[in-house]
Amino acid sequence: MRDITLKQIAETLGISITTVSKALKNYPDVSPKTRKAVLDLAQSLSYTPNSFAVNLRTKESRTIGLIIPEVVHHFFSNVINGIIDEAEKNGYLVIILQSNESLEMEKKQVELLMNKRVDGIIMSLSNESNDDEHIKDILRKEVPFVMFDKISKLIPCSKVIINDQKAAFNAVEHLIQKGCKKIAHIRGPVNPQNAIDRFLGYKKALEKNNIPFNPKLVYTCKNVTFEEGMAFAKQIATEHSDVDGIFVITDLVAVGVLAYFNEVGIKIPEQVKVIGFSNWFMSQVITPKLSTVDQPSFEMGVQSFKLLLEEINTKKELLPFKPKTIELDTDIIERESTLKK
Amino acid sequence: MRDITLKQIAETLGISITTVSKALKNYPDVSPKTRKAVLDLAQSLSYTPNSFAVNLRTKESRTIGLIIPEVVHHFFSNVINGIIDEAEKNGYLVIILQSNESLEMEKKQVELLMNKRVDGIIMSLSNESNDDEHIKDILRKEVPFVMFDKISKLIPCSKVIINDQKAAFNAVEHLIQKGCKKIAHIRGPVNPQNAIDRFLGYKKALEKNNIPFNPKLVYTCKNVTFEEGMAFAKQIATEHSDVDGIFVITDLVAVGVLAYFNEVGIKIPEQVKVIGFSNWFMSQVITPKLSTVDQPSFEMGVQSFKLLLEEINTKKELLPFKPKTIELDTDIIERESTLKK
DNA sequence: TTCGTGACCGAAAACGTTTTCGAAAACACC
DNA sequence: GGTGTTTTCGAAAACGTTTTCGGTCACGAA
Repeated sequence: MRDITLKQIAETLGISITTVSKALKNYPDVSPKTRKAVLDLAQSLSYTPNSFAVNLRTKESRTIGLIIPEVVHHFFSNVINGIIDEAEKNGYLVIILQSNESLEMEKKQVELLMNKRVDGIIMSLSNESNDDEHIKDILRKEVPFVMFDKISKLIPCSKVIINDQKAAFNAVEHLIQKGCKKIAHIRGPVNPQNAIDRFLGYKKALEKNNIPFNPKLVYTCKNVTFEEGMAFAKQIATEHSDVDGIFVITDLVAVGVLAYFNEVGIKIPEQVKVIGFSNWFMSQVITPKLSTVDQPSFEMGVQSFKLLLEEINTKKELLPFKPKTIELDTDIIERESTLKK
Repeated sequence: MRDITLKQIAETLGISITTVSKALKNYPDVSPKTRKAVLDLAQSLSYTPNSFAVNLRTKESRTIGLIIPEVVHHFFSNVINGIIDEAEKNGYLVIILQSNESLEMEKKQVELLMNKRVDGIIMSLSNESNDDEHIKDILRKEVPFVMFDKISKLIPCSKVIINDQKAAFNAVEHLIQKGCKKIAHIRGPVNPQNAIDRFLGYKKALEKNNIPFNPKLVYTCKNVTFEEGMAFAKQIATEHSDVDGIFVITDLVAVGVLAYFNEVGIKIPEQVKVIGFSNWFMSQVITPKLSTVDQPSFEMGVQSFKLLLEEINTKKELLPFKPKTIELDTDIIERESTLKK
C-alpha cells in the first residue's frame, strides 16, 4: 500500500541506500551483480522515485508555468499545444494560468508560479499591462523567463514574436495584387502594439503602391467583436461604397464584415475583397472562405519553450545568459474572399 | 541572492526554527512579541516557504493533473477554463496533458502524472480507449480521480456528464415543434457512447411523436469533419429532397451542411431546418446562425474539480470515499437555422 | 611480505519544512 | 514555600533523495 522507497529496496537487498541510488542512476562504482539485483527488484516493485524528495534535493521540479490572457482562444490554445508538446519531449510539464486580460490577475499568477518555484515562466502580456514591477521581479529572482506575442520591449528577456507590420504589409499588398484600388482598414484598439504595427503595415503598403492614404478609411475597434465587424461593414458600404478591399485586424471581426455583406447582397470577392488576420478556425468554414494571415501559433509555442529551456540549462551551468528574440514568418492564406474576379 | 529560509530568520532573531515555523503558521504556543518579530522580519525579507520542502513533508503538492484528447477544441478549452478557475479558487494549480486521441499517449500521460505525484487527476477518455489497465492503476494507487464527458461506465470513480440521449431527444423535438415532418440524422462514429446515445435520443423523439423511423435517413460520420457535413448534405438533397429537418452530431459538421445548402441555394430554415450540437463558437457567427445544443462546458470543469477536491479531502481524513456522478443539464439554443417560417 | 591500485560499497550530510513531545519558565493559588 | 497550571520555547525526528568522501577488500607486482 505504501510507496516504495530506496530504503525498502536497500533493506530487502541488505545493502545501503547509497548503493541502491547509484545502481538506479548508473553510477560506475557499483558491481554488475548488485546493479542487476537492484534493477530487478525496483522493476518488480515498480519503484518510482519520490519526486518531492528529488525536487528538494535537486532544486528543480521539471515544471514550467505558462500565463496567457485566456485559454478559450484559437490562437492561444494553439500556442499552448506547441508548448506542451515541446515541453513533454524534454521531460517538462506545464502549469497553465490565465490573466483574463487583467493586470491584477497577471500579478497574482506570477506570484503563484514563483512561490511554486517552477523552473521557468512563459507569458503573453494582458492588454492591461502597463506596470512592469511583477515582471521585473521575475528577472530579479533570475527565474528563466520568455515572452511571446504580446511582449514588452522594455524587458530584457527572450522573446518570440511575429513581425506584425510586415505581415500587415503583405496582406494589403495581396489585396492590391488582386486588383483593389481603394482599401479600408478596420484596426484594433489604440494601445496594443500589434494593432499599431498592423496599421503601420497597412499604411506602408499603400504608400509603396502609390495609393493615397485616407484616414477616413480607417475604422477603430473598441472590443474587437463580430458585431463591430458588422457595424463597420455597414458604415463602409454607406460612407464609401466604392471601397473594393478591406484589411481587418482579426478574423472574428472580418467574419462580421462578411456576414453583413452577405446579408445585404454585396458580393465577395466580386465587389469587395476581404482579408483577415490570425487564421481562426472558423475562417475556413465560413462562406465565402476567408483569406487571412496565418500566425504560426503552434510553432510560436515550440520556439518559446526552446528558448526557455536554453535559459534554464545555461543558468544551471552558471554560465552567463544572453536573451534572444525570434521573429517568426507569417503566411498569406489565400481563400475565396480575395479571389480575383 | 539566495532564498530566504526559516533557518535564516531564526538565526537573525536568535530563536529556533521551530518557533519561526509556528509563528508563521499561527500556532497558539508562541508569544505575541516573538510572533510579531517573526512576521515582521519574514515580511521584510519577503519570505516564502520552499514548496519543495513543504511537498515532501506534507506529501501533497496542491497540484492536479488534467488529461484531455486535445487542447485546441472549443469544448475542451472551455472545460480547462472551468477547471483552472475553480482550482485556483481553492489554491490548486493544474498541469495539462493531451492524449491526442491515442490510447498509448493516454497511458503515458497517466504514468507521468502519477510519477509527479499530483494530488489528483481529471480526465476525459480518448476515442481509442478500450483498455482500462492504466485507469485501474490510478484507482489501485488510490489517487483521487474523476472523469468527465467521455467516461467509462466500468470504472468506479466520480463522473461529470451530460445526458446525451435526453439532449438529442430535446433537439429533435425542437425540430418537430418547428414543424419538421421528415428528419434526418447525421450521426457520429459507431463506437463512442455519446454518438450512440444521441442517435438513440433521435430515435426516441421520432417514436414519441409518431414519426416513422427510417434508417436510410441516418448518415454516419467517420471523422466528424466539415467536409463530411457538406458531402452528407449533398447526399440528403439528392436522395431525400423532402427532408425538412436535420439533427447533426456536432456543430462543425452542421456548418458543413449549411455551407452546402448555401452554395446550392437551398434556403435555411425555410426549406430545411438544421440543429447542431455543442454550441461551438462559430455557430453564432455563421449565416444563418446555427441553432444548437449547449453543453455547459465551463460548468463541467468546475464540477469536475469540485468532485476531485471532495475526494482529495475525504481521503486526507482517511474517511471512506464514495464516488458520485453529476449529470448536467443541456440547453437548446434557438437561432436562425430553425426559425419557424 | 609489503605496497599500490582498482573495484566496490556505505556513512553521513544536505535540501527546508512540519510536528511531536518534553522541558523550562512564569505565574497563581493555597 | 510548596504545588499545580499555564505559557512559551526548542530539540529532534521525519519526509526520501543525491552526492561527497572515505574506507575496505582483493589482487597483482615488487
